[in-house]
Amino acid sequence: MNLKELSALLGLSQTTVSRALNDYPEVSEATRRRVKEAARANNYTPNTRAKGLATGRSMAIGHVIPISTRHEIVNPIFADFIAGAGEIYTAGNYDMLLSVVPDVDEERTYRTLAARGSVDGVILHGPHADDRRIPLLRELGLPFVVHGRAGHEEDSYSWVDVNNTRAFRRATDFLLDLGHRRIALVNGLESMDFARRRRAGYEAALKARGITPDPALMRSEEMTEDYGWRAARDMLADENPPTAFAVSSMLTAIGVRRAIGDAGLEMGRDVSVVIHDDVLSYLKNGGDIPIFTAARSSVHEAGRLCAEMLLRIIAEPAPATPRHLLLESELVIGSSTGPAPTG
Amino acid sequence: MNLKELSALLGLSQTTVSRALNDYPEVSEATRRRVKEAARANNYTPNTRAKGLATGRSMAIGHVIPISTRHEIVNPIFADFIAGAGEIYTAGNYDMLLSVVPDVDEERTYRTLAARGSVDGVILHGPHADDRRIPLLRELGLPFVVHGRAGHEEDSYSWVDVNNTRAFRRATDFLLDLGHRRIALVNGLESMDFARRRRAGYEAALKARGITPDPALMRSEEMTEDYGWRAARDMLADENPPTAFAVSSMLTAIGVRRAIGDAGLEMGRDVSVVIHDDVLSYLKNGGDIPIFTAARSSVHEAGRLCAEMLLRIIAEPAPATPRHLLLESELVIGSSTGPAPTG
DNA sequence: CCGATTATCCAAAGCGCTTTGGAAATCTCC
DNA sequence: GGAGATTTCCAAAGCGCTTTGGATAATCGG
Repeated sequence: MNLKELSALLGLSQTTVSRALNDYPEVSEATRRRVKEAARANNYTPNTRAKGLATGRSMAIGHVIPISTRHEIVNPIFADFIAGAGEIYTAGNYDMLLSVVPDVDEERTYRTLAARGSVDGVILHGPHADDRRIPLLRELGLPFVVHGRAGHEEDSYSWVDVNNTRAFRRATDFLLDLGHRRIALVNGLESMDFARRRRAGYEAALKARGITPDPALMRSEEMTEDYGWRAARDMLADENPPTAFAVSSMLTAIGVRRAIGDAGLEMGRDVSVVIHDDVLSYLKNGGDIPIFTAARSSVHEAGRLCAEMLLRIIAEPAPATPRHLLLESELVIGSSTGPAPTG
Repeated sequence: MNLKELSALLGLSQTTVSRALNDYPEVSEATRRRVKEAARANNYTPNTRAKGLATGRSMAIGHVIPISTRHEIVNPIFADFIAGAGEIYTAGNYDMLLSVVPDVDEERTYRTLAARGSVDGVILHGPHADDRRIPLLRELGLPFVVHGRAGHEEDSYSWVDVNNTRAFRRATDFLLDLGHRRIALVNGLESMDFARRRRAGYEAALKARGITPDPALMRSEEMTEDYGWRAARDMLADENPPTAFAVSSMLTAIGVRRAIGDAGLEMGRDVSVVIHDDVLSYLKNGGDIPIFTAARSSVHEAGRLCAEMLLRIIAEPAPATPRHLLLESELVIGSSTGPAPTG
């Protein structure tokens, strides 16, 4: 069923039917009701492509998911982020277009997306410290929101980010307050902006207590379980092992916990662990009592907020000033932390 | 830059330019080269919507991701599956359209997808034992491939599935060979087809050795870490605890391991664990030596295969006979299994 | 060198929708 | 009752592409 058929059926012109359906005022209430009723009855929905062609809008938002060619890893937070964003798109009658591309092809993907006009805007994932995609998107004139920030010129584009620096500052402070002095940082890839900020928070906390950060206690890698295990195993085997770990993701922390167990130690008693918890739906941080003491910030919620911000930007008539949203994480105390062992 | 502008620039008609770009034979090689060169130089890419409108195809594949309203969970295998499928779509010049919807709205979503003509086909995720979406899609005339199977009429639609029954039959046999007699099943939701098959394999193995499956040793839930922990904790606290667990996912098994540790036991010595491993990119089963003994089958690969099958079906002129692909998982021996403790 | 192929290109219609610029019908008010 | 305002509807153009049905130019056999 298309517009032509529907209007023939109703004995009205396509114009009137279209206007009735799109709530234009030039049509009487009686006609509008009759048209809408017929549309529902005949299961009529306007063809997306035709509508898009006529309006010049695609009613779709693009997400480009880069596959790291070196690591072949899909970021596990991705599913929950998408779920959050997807809710907003569905509510706003937008589609979500996903492109899974090797990270080296990303630039080309954005160019094609813009040239084809297949999306009205994009969400930028996983910004690097100085991300080339940001100037590219600006050049392409494609509205976008960054999930996270790049190091420079934060004011010149729109973003939604967690206060990573403060989160790790607080987490580290918490460990310091418990008497820990040798605190390890099991960080994400420090080519990523969020990881740099977390390290900055970690180092600031140490320095504020007169402790010089020890490079032997810092790791930076893609945040897998295996990485957490290796990092913790190696550091614990050291002659001067850490008594606490600040870990960038729950998954990595599960590996850290495994290494602690393998070393015959007990988490929360012999070794403390604080983590950043993205509140992934399939990886809840325990039930009533959290397993891990954590700086908690929902990535699902971040997805919603990014999507909302982007749709708002697209709806604006003129390209207005960039929007920013800095989310604060919440520190929850679990059973993975305790006073530093004495002696 | 659009077709009109490009052809004006070249002094050719739109027809010729279009034909040159789409490799029609009615245009000379010299002209074709000239046109393609100009297209590249001017960064011309045909508008998706216009092309779709003219050809009647959308060059997009839909994935409907249901959010369980009861559990609010996104299946963690999803990211890797999508990544696999996405590779194929990108290579075949298809887009991927994602709809994240509450499971109760799924039917409506498929109807709209079909009415709007926004996709040329869909992948059906997580089929239930008797899935209503399959007849719906057939009714809508939308080409589709099921990732998994529904209980009935397997021959009447196309699917890609793992041999779940055999996988759990073998895994359970492996435990039985090690002398285990009280083997627990920590299964996924048994409203899902895959979970039913896994249970069938598990029970068949037990029965073949004259063991009656004990309902007290069987659990069925959404496969989270927390669930694994609760299930194992409860069963281990029983007066007649299991000596081994067959677990439906790695994430759940991580919870099982946690419970084993909490109970003061050691995995692989006191309690054995076999799992189904989907080879998620961010959740590798250890390095050289697998942590868990596992029936392994890559969901990333399954994504690729589903996508390939669907594109092939779409490319077919007439709706041909359904295609099927039954993948066998590989049993890998890790350090989570050992002989049943005696006495 | 001429009619018949063949190679090369083009004008225009059409995909399903929105939207501009009226026209016809109804209403308003003196 | 009729000029003007208002309501209600419509024909047709246009969005950017593909494709049908020619037209024109180049090539060929005899």
